[in-house]
Amino acid sequence: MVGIERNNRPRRLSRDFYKRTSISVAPDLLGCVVVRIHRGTMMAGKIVEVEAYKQSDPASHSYRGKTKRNEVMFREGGFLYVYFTYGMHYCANVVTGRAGRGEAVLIRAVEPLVGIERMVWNRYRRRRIRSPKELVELTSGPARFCQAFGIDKRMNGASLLEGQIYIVAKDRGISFHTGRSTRIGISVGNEKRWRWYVRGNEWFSGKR
DNA sequence: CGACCGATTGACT
DNA sequence: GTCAATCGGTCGG
Repeated sequence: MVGIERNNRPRRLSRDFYKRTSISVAPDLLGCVVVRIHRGTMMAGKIVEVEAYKQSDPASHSYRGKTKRNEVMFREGGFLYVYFTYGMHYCANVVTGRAGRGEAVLIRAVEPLVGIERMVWNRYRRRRIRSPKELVELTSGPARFCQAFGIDKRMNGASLLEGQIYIVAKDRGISFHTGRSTRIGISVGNEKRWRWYVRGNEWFSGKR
């Protein structure tokens, strides 16, 4: 139903797709499907909320140049940049642009599609959710998405063109309305409207 | 070295 | 709405 099972060969997004600027790639990622193979189980989710970051942007980890932590962000597009924050959370970015640019797109929320039982276990260590709220909170938020999809620091630097995490193009013919706003949770660069989301989607809950 | 803080979340008033 | 949790990265001395 998602278009990933139907094709024998899933269409991973290409290097050329990722090598564009973060501000071009970010809105194009809406509606695309993140696929993760986690300990033999496939999970998939539709991307419904993203934010763009770039080196000239004071809110970006790449702002002060390349370091051990953000090295992946300076690679050519098509890698996963995972960082640890607030002493307990991971967040995942899609690296974009040409090598040395320091650009990336933060995945802020996905709509769960495949492997929901595994996501529930990863997030809550339970077999079942206890409320509709828990289903929405499963993957709505950058750290929630990472926890549900089993993404931690070991996934930092993973290639999206091969291996156990990748992104599949959206089905042609599917349409949806998108919105745009300022980014969430930053104290500088607040004026930039580099956040995009799928309007009306449950897993993008308005503010978040 | 010590101090501060964060691209967040969940619990609680 | 407020606020603590929790720790690696970063920066100043």
